[in-house]
Amino acid sequence: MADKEQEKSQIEQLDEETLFIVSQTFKALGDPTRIRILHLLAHKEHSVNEIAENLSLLQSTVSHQLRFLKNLRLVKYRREGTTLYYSMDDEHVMNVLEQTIYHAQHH
Amino acid sequence: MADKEQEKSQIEQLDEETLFIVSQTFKALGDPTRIRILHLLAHKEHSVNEIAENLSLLQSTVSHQLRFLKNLRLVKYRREGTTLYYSMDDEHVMNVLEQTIYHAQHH
DNA sequence: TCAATATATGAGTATATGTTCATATTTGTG
DNA sequence: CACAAATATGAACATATACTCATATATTGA
Repeated sequence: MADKEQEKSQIEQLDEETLFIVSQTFKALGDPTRIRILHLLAHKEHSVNEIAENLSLLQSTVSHQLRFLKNLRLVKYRREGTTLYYSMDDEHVMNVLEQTIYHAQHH
Repeated sequence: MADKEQEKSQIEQLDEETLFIVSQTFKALGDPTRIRILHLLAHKEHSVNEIAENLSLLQSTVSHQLRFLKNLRLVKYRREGTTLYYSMDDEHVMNVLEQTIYHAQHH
């Protein structure tokens, strides 16, 4: 049937937008530095300097990666004086990440 | 306490191997071509040529990407004459992918 | 307003990645 | 064994990515 054909093609064929969103999301999780940052933020918020010190990264590196993650709305921040506290902003993605970390650690 | 410190650091700090596995896995899912291939294989096995035709890709491109996915054990194949039928080989990763596609499509 | 602190940004560089083209390899068949 | 069909492979190229350095911006307090 025509309906069945159409339904099937909607399931199998991915539209450009979906493809873009999904690939961008996984690209964000595909870099060790960003994984470490997100994993750190999984527990609680941290300032940029805290993240840099905790992970032994340059402040600039952290800031660049946070901008990347912020553009994808995976993190957000709140200001306190000159300090910006970053925290996670996408529960689904964080679940996927933590789930995959767990999976990798348990062989 | 020392135990608590150690426990905490084990949770927060990711060892090199875990970091490598997780980032490799997400890198695999971070490319539109590989997403399309895996999504096609989510339903049923396909030969290399079938994949190429179905997705309008060069045979060489598909073959290169399948090698990539095979190295990470995300796909496997069975032979039938000169034809190789590829199928998925990692349920966890396929779940993560399909789940994220669904999430992206439902805005 | 000046100095100090925290963070952001842009340019430059080195490396990684994905695709294409040409060709090699493998398997089955007459 | 020669040929065809299916797939794999390597080199070359263009682009994307991540990091570093230097510097800019923003906020606070004296």
